[in-house]
Amino acid sequence: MSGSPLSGQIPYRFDPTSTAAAVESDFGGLADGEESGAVVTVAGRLMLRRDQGKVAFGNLQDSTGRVQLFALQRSTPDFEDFTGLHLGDWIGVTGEVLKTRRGELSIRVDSWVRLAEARRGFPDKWHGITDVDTRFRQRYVDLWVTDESRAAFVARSQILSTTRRWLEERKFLEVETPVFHPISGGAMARPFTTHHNALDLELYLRIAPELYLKRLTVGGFERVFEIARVFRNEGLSTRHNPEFTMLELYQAYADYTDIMELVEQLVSHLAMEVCGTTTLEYEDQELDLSAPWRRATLLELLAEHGGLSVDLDTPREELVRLCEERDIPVKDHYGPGKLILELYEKTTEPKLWGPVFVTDYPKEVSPLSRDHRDRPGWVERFEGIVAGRELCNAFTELVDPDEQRARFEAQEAAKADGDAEAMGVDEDYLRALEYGLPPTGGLGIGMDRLVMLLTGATTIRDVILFPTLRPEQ
RNA sequence: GGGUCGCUAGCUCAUCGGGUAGAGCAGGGGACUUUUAAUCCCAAGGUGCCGGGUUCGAGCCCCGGGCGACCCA
Repeated sequence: MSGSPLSGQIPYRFDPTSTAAAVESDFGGLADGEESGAVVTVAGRLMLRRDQGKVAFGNLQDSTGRVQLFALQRSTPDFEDFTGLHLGDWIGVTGEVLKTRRGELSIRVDSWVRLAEARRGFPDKWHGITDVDTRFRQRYVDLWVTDESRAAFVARSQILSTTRRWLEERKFLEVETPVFHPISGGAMARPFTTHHNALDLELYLRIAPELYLKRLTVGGFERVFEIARVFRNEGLSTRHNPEFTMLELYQAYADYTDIMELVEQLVSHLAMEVCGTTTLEYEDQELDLSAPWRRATLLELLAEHGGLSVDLDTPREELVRLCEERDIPVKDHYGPGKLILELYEKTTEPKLWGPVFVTDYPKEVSPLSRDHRDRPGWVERFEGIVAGRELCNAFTELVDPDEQRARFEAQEAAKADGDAEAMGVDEDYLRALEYGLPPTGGLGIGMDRLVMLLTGATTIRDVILFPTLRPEQ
């Protein structure tokens, strides 16, 4: 590292021996003014500098944190070039670790090299970026300037890897299924469409991996999961991004009560790993994620929070009247199940904080769930509501091919009635069921919302590195 | 889709009863041997989101559009 670092070539490689965090943990105990005798090499961005004539201080930031640099004219090579560095420049520094008289742990700059030039100025060193739109568009700047932003993405990575490990320990196999679907299915959502030229084929981007994963259960993979990027052609909001990440898993021989246990254990485990506790604060409200979570049926909750005692045998005119009183738009093809779900979503769901498993949904609105073992007209399905948001959706899977065909046909009819979110008939999936799907429990968790929960983020854009935005200009 | 607010220097923000824009930081020059958003001095930096209108004169008032934030449906 000789010559003039500013005019010299940028090196092709560099070998740091330590990091800001390691320096702090290894040498934090030095006394004020004490020199450690130990030499380290670190690399990162120069984020602050305080020139002081014949000495200069700088703050170097790397992926682990910040450490102060201490340069002296008499011992730092190319001292004038060092004080000419721009804020944001990447540099590599080698020197002895010491603590200044004022007690700041520092690396004395005994040699240094510039690793990259920041031609564009960094945002105000005190205020950072305040325009959230700029934060999303220039995430590469945001990650340096906004500590919470970097922390959220580190947490996201930790949540995904911990989830994988936890599932693998329970003998789940991670698989990858197609993103291109010839038939859109597995959820109720409007898909994106695309076209394959060689096959001259219209394809849909998946809205859920569900139907492929259950084919694998038919194929003998008894426990499978996929962390799937899915695509839904819907609006943007603080809780919605057109592409997002869903964990889906299927467990043979299990029913939805097994899945409830799995969810409460997985989520409380993740909270312990990421937050160190299962008692969180979210939006100034307390949230206790420790298992077990409350379980209550949709109808019980509708009575409790909505003050409505209705059921599938309530006369349709009565349900329609209750909807209209609450400004819920009613369509002609809505049956009692759909009307009850609408009433629940309008009157009850907003009042739930959770965690709570809302169990047993109307068959009419659940085309892939198995009939409830005791309650005709209902299915064995639940949603997990946590911090007032729908976190997951799960059911005892429908295994009967004839019943599945009837449900698909009802969906097809709804689609013909103008329901753009309805599914189509998937003949190959029916064929798979005809080969035999064992009793199976399935689950989908919105991983972005889970990350929001565990990082305290209030908008999904804070947990997606490059959220969908309108193009600039 | 509706409402409210915002858009001024690279970044963060000012200004005014309509009279042609100002500061901090960054960037440039200089001073300073232990700073912590270091400090001090000097110089430079602007198509005030875009397009119309009113006016002798518009960043400011009016109309239309764009982009964003928040709230509501």
